[in-house]
Amino acid sequence: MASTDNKLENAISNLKKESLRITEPRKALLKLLIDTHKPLSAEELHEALGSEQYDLVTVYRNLETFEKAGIVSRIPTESGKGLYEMNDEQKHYHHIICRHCHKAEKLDECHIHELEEIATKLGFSNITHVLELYGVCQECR
Amino acid sequence: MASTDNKLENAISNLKKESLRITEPRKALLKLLIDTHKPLSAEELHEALGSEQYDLVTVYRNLETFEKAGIVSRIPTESGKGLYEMNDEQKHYHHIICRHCHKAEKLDECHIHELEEIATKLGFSNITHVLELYGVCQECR
DNA sequence: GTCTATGCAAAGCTTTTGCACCACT
DNA sequence: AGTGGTGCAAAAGCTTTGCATAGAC
Repeated sequence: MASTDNKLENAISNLKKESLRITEPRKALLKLLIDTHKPLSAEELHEALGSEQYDLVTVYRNLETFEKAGIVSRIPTESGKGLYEMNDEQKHYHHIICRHCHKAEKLDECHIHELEEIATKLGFSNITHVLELYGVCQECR
Repeated sequence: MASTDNKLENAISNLKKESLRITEPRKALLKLLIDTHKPLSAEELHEALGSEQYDLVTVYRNLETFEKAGIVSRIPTESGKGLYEMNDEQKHYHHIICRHCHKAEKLDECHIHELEEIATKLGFSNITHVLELYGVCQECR
């Protein structure tokens, strides 16, 4: 299992590959994303960084940048608010996410492939899917 | 297969069951939802009703009312915007939705049950799920 | 007549954009 | 030095709320 530092180095080298600059806010945000083991909103990330440290806009812009670079993914929620988390290499999975605290567990199985095939036969291309379960975790009940 | 009128009567009797009033905007919105065979945003529904006819706020409020009454469901999309469509009785399904025109096809298979069981074992309750596929339909390509 | 639904205006919340300045490379 | 990132301010987009009036029952 890769340490926090390894993951950070890895993410940083991804940025370099795309000629993106390594700045203080980016390092701080990546480190936070790596250390936090649940999806967080831009606002939550901003707060966790110490709200006055960096601008919320910078957090949004960097999350977008990271997403395009394949470093993080954005999870759209029931409410429309986005949650962000580090991408776990190639692995494809989904979550069960607590509506209250955003605690999340990963769910390995994904049987969406068959559905994607059906969608392809229906004439759709560029297919992606959103699959997330929502519930209330034990602590929040 | 139930006719438009039957479906409308059915929806109206659902409203009555909940002591909700049968108003012009509600009838028009229900009729539109029944006749339109793809999920639409509040804004799109408002426009389709003739933007000046009823207020957009009324559309929002009634969609929320209908959702609580189990008459329509709200589909959260990748972008966070919500789409609405009539509930198809007890049947559970998902969609493949065109990112551009919102054309949608229903997908019958749903293997989420296993995932919900896993989530339950993880201590989550009140579990719901969001599963939608997104793509670009033939016409929009 | 009562109480709910509507319209209008305004605010709320998340996210995006413009622009001047700063700093990574 | 040059390009790309940041902060601040402002706007944009979708949705919700407050309040007085109109309308369903």
